[in-house]
Amino acid sequence: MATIGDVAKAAGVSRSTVSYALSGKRTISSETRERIESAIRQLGFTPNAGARALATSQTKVIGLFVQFFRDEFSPAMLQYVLPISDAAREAGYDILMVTEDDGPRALRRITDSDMVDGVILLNVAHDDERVPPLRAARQPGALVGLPKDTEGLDVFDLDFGEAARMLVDHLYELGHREIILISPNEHVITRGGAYAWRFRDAALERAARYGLRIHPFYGETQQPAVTESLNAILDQRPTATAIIVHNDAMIAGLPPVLNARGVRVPDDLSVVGIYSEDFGRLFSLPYTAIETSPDKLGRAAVQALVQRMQDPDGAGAPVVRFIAPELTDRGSTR
Amino acid sequence: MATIGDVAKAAGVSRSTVSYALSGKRTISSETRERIESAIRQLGFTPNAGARALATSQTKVIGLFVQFFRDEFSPAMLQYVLPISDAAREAGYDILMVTEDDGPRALRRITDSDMVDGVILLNVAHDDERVPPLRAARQPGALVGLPKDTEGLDVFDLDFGEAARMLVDHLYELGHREIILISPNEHVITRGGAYAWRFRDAALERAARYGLRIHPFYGETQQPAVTESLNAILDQRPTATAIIVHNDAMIAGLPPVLNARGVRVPDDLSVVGIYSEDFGRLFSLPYTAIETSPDKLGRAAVQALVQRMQDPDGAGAPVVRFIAPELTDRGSTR
DNA sequence: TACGGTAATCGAACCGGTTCGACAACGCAA
DNA sequence: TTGCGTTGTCGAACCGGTTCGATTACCGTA
Repeated sequence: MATIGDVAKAAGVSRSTVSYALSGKRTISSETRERIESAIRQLGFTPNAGARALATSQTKVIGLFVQFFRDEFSPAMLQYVLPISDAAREAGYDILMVTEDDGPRALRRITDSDMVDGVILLNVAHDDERVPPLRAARQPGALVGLPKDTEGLDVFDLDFGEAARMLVDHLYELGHREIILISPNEHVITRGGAYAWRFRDAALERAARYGLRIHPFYGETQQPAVTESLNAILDQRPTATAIIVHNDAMIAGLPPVLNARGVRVPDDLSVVGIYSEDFGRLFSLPYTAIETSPDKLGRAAVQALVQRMQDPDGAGAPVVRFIAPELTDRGSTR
Repeated sequence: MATIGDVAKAAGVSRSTVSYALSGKRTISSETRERIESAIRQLGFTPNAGARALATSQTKVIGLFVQFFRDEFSPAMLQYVLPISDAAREAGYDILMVTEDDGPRALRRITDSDMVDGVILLNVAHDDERVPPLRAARQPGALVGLPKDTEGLDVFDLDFGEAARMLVDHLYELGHREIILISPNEHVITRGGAYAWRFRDAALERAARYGLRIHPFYGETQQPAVTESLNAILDQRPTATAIIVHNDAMIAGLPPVLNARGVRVPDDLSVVGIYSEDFGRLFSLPYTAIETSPDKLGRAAVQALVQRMQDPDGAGAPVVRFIAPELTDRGSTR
């Protein structure tokens, strides 16, 4: 492969001149620039990333740390990864995707060896073990998901509390007075997925305030447990007139269950959920729902991170930003 | 951050000695080694990846090029990505994931700048534009999916022809004489997803050989078109006793359609498909199917690539390997 | 005509590792 | 006592970029 030295020789100039022609950081005469450019084209020169990283202390790579749990629903993750990858590329960064089980170790390995300029953590838990080592790293970090201690990091998440209140309000206003609430799998909560109890607590609190009866359940994540669980819940609360589902697997499994039971939506039961548009399309879900906007969250994280990588000091204090939930009415309530 | 020079100073040795202690490429006395190791621990030294890459011409990173099409079913892709990421890590490599729309450009950018030691292409089309630039790259490449010209590259794919024959045989032996065949979306075929027509042609050929009637259709990829299309197909061929579905979206949409029509499986209709176990679990699909084994394919690609990266000459001629399809009987035929 | 300012370029140092050749110290055999 | 092979370590060069300070040529102005 051609090096900058080869280009310099071919163009009859010094290496530094080629570098300046490339970066534009000093003025270069147009004749020289043309000679250099033609040499570059002829030799097919592309700067070596490692050498550039060494010289500039910049890799132009973002580390994306993804965590997959057996008790969560995996296809949803892709909806965060793709927009992040796209947004990063638009800003001139590539994505080093790390899926290692031992998150903290992987994080240290990558940041200590300076493989990346910044880090995005996906699916952050309340007590996420990756957060302390990220805070200790030289590189800035952005999180998708809310940990208990956000100091020093930009954090982005859906406002799950507000989402829950919107759904309860929606049902209450329609006259419902007895509601089923299905949360994520119990493991998710004990493990610390904060979104689970933020949503749940807010829903319960709001329901209590209105004096309406609400029956909380935990859902399953895999078939056939999902179907069994849904049937058990519906059997146990036959008088409920509405159901709020905050669980991807459970809501994806709901249509056939209701169908088999002869329950019509919304005539017999009002159904609301919280999931992304793409997810709903994937499973043909016809329910009114809060849009979780994984693309917005991912892009916001990239944007904040890029700013901080490019101007570590000028970027201001870290932010915790909750994006506002939006209700998409698909006519599954009345 | 501590450099190798800082470690050398702290241990009272030269930089090269530290390097040799780290790599073990020359003998180092045990006292010196201990001094060095303690210095490393105290200073928290981790070698700089860029500098190491520059010196060794090795990045220990694999470029993973993923292509998403609107007319394909996205969640399936994750099933390839995760095992590849895991296998790479086990072999000491990290994953640079590239999802850029302009695949050929991205490929050149990454390989020319020496950001990776090798490349894996996912979802390779018959006439994939990424293949020529990959062949021209310095780095070795492995493909998942069969292009028309495989020269110089390791290629891994499911034996779709054999898969189709197995399914036709299976149905024929059970006595079926009129079969519906649903292929991927027509766009997939015209765009060049070779697996689509490899499966289709083999199925038609086999059916012809047995003299059984087979009705080929193209499927849809998004609701509500999927449901409409399924209904139209079933309306059009009411006398068919079996159906072969080679289309993720169509088979995921099949259960509710059959249910709504009151068609019982396998009593009224025998159903077979071709999809991965994980995919089937995700959508609770109860059908006898050929397992597509994305994990096996991904891991095989990584393995071959690693070998070729570590011993470019000794790895022998490139291979095209078809993995043997396996039928999982879930009792949806009779 | 001397002088200061600007434009264009060069050379050298540096980033942080790895690796090659040299060399000192030592034990052992001739 | 000389010579040789081993072991352990060092210094220097190198990988391929970027960047700083210096230098030259040229311009307009005093």
